[in-house]
Amino acid sequence: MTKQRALILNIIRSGRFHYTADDIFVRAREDLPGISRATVYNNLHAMEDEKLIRRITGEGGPDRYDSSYVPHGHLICTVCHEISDFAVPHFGDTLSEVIGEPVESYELKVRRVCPACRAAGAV
Amino acid sequence: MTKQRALILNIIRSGRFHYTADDIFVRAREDLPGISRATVYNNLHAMEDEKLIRRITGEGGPDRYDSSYVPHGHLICTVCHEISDFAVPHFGDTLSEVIGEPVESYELKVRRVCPACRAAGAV
DNA sequence: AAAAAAATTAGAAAAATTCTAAAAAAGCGC
DNA sequence: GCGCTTTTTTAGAATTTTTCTAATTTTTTT
Repeated sequence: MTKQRALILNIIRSGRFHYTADDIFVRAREDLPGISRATVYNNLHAMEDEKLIRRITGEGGPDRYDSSYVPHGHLICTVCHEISDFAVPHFGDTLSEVIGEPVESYELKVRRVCPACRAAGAV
Repeated sequence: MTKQRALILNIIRSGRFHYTADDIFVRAREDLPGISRATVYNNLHAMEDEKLIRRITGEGGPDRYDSSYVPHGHLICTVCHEISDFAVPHFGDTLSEVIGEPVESYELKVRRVCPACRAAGAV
């Protein structure tokens, strides 16, 4: 594990948010000023392949990364666009049954207005 | 409804596939050689807002468009990347119950190896 | 038919990601 | 630790996808 990869993984795991590759690049440069964008992308892809992290394909925006590969759903606020997690236990098994084939992975994105935005009267 | 929009909608509805904006642009030029890329994007966005079509945010690749706004899941082959549909009746209601909030829409993408690729011995 | 509004066009621009070739770092057998 | 091989990183160009802009065309309204 190179120091670049360790740093990238640490950034993803330390925050409560789902960062974009650029967020991670900017943040990583604080610790390793010479780090290159390509390194960030290389490592994100490699760690995604190793199932260390999970990519969340955005809503028009750039992809974001999740510190957990454990399958779960993402709640996306249609007002402020914040992404949060929610658990869907055994959903993978249910899916395999429904489609009748082994499932490699799944992504479940649910759009709704988050409690904060609703409280703020956005809807 | 302009002739450009009618053509774009027709392309999306006529095929069995989920096309990218560029696929649609190339195909539309066969009938309307002067059509512009911007027109394709404008109309796709407008029709998405009107809930005439649905955008499928890709797997690294460009967005694709679905002729139906009715909620359903997408099966994505991890080998050939083809996208097909599958029904998940009442899933929206189930989701609302699980998260305890009204759901605007959802997107469920399931990755697995499609029957054709599996038969071809890709796995 | 004239005026106003909306949609389209061409191409520039922006945003996100990938590619490339050279340099640096890491791992390995001794 | 030393040389050799492999892997990773770097910098920046290139590519891909999407958005923006200003001028023109088309459509709608009056």
